[in-house]
Amino acid sequence: MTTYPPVCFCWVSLVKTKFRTDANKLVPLTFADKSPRNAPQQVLDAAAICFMEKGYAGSTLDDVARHMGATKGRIYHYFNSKSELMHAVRKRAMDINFAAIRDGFDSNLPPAQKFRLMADAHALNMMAEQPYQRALFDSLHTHMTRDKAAGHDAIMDEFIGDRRAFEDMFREVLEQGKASGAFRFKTLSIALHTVITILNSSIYWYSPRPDETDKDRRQIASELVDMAQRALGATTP
Amino acid sequence: MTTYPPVCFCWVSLVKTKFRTDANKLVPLTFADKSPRNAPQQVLDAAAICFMEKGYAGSTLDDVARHMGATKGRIYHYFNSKSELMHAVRKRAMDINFAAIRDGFDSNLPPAQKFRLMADAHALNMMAEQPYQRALFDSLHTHMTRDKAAGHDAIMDEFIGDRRAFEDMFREVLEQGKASGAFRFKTLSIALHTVITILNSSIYWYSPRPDETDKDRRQIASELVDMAQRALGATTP
Amino acid sequence: MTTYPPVCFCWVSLVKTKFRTDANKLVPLTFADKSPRNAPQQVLDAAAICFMEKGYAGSTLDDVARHMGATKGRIYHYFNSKSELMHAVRKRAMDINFAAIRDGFDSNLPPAQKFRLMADAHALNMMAEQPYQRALFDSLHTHMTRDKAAGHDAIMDEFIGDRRAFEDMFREVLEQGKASGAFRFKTLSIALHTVITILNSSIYWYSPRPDETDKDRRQIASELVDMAQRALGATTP
Amino acid sequence: MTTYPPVCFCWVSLVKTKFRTDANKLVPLTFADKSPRNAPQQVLDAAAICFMEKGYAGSTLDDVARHMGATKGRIYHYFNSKSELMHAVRKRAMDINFAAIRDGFDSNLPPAQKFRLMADAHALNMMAEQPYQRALFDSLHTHMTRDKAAGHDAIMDEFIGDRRAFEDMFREVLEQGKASGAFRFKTLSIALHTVITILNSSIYWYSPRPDETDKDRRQIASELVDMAQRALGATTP
DNA sequence: GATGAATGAGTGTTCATTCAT
DNA sequence: TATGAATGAACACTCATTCAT
Repeated sequence: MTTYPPVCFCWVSLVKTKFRTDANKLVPLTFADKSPRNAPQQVLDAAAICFMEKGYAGSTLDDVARHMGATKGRIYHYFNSKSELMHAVRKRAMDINFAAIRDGFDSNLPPAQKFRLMADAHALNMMAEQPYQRALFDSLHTHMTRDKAAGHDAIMDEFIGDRRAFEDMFREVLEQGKASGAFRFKTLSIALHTVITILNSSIYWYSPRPDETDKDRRQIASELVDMAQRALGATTP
Repeated sequence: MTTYPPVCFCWVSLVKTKFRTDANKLVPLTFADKSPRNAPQQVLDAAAICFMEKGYAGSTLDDVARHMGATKGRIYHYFNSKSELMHAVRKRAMDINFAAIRDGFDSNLPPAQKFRLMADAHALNMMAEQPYQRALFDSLHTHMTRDKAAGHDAIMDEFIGDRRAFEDMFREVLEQGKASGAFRFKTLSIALHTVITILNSSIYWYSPRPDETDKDRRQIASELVDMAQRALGATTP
Repeated sequence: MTTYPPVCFCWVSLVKTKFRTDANKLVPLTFADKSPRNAPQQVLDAAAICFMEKGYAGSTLDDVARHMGATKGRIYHYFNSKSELMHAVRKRAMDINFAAIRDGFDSNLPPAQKFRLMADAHALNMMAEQPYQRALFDSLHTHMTRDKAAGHDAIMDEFIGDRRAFEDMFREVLEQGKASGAFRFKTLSIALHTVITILNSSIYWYSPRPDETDKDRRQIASELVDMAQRALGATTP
Repeated sequence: MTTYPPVCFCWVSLVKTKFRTDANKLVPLTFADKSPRNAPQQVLDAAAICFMEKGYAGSTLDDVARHMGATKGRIYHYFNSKSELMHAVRKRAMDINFAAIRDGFDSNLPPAQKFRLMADAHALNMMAEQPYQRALFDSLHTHMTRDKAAGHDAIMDEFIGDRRAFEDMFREVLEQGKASGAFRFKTLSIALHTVITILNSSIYWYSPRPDETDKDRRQIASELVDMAQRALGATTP
């Protein structure tokens, strides 16, 4: 029998992670590479965590700065505004997402196996980069209306285009799988979103633990992929 | 062949609903029952829509008031604070959720059929009450730290307990189904969250259309429930 | 013999007026009409004085608020931003300026007398509305580059157009005067600006005194107009 | 007939000079003498231009640095603070002003001719050193209250004394001219300020042109001096 | 001599909340 | 009941200044 310690029983329960901001006493993030060259990365990491925890609107730049053990000035030295910081977080999340499924997508395997590779990589990625993914997801579903900076819409459009491109990689595999008889779902768009939703789901309940191993994560990912495949009506599980 | 117009191709794309706030010119919500008795309900509806669109922290009480074609005074007449308003929205969403699956849960059907009834009702409910459900979901995953009102934690705890109770209704059915051989999933908690996630998923991509019928929604729900059942490894689809 | 007490001997000396902001202890402006209807006017008056004293960039909205014995909120209740407040001050100054010379300009007198009427009214106006005129003048010669609000340039263009229209009223009289032989200046544009400069000059050295009478101001104005007329080479002084 | 291209028709219009800061793309000042010995002078020149364009409070040290094609470090290498930089600009402007009228004042000519010499030199000086003069003028009429550096008031007092001394040189000539019958003005202080205002006026509307010659400037100056003399009621023009 | 990084005090702006009417 | 005015705390953002290199 397998146990899954890292699963917290929540669709609901507030996620309590080691990242949690406790307004006053806080252990700043620590980085192996503290060189200035790495500074913008540190800012992004801190921002991603804050945005995950409180959302974009609910996060203060002071919160982010406190996460770094620094002051707002450091943030503004690298990013011109809060929204630009958000864009950078979003961009990095997207880049990571593409990179994760690239290899699987480029493989010459039949649709079912190709899907498994991509889905597994994506599911693992969601856990490995939870803060960035939460921030990304949040920003996708929220209008940030106060953001009137010139070019904001253009940036969002480009970003939505990227998103679409990402989905299309899965869409293509699903179509091929249906054509080859490997999958038996009904409506493509619904199946697509359902599958991605399953693979994404851990960002809302996964919580890393001190004693956790890579194997634990792999097992969770594997189980999610199993369910996704079954949901698609995969003929050979 | 069936077509599903209301599905928008997004995990990603910003949801464009008829509710969208357009900062300046805005068609206030209209209610059949404009009696004072109904007033608090109007406030809740407007709040739910705003919270859905911009999140709790991103919404202004002026936004909410504007949605009603009124000013903040009306809100404060019925709710003592912004967070109390959020609590009320949350509570209503929870009440609706319980009511929706009640009948299915109380039926004496075998687990698979019982699940189908509950799941279908829940999936339809997500579409019917999208603003409330989005607001609920959002508040579940976001710390609202600035909310220092006394008793806030107690309220949240009670609310989290409710949430757990809701999940437990599905959990029970899943356990019974596994015991009876109707379902063949691996880890209960993961299967539970995955299934709920599937049923919830439409809140992020569903967008009602002018010419949409109830039948359209029922078909979407049905397809989602199909996938959920398959994901559970249902033996008799 | 006439004495001119209100004249302070400065091109240079910092103007010390009863308006001076003394950061901490300050007598707020008092208004005969304290009705809310008059509130925006009070804000404008306070702003004009602050802008006169410290310039636009050097004035804090807290300064302005302190002048009113209020807080920034009051300002933002009536004006959306600091720059919009400045625009309002500017507009009011311009309106006053036009109103002041209107009657003289519309009269059917010969150029020299018409000029005298207009110039006298303008010179008196400069003293009566010193804060507004200083704020106006300052804003004319300073780029407020940080002001990126949409439409800023359009507003400034309109305003510059108004300014031009104001000058043109004097320009017309000067041209007519030259044609009729009443004036004997050389270059129109230089004469025009010189004359307006003379009439404006008091905004930088005039300082009202407690015991001052209208007659005092009229004498100053009269003397300035005399010099302006002579500068124009008026044939009949 | 003479034309005066460099005159722009403004009491009002925003001055558009070759100096204008265009936030991003900017041609830094160029100096014939780029030796370190000349460095402080470059800083002063850049500062004068910025202060002219945006005022002291509205100018950033980054603006000044950008004008030099350098960073703030260079400024701080030569000046201890922003206000010290302003003082230096002011001082240089004053020194130039004294130097300009010195010869005329020391001459042994009768009052009218002596005035003409001084006035002409001053008027030319205003055009030649427009940025310094604008910065000076601005600082004379603006309280820079945030400037709490110790000794600030002492410095300003000394500076105001200098200003007074400068005015007194003209005052003396005017008095002598009135006594001798060469001038026929009414009140000394008003005449004095009016005349200086006339001579200064070009700093707000003069704008150098590429094809401009020294002769052009001399004509403008001459015309201004003519008007000043007539304003004084000079008996022999 | 000069730079880039970082800071902290301040400044414009927002917004939940109160209150007189 | 509902509104408009007003407040104050908090927040995004700026900028003079310092400092290690």
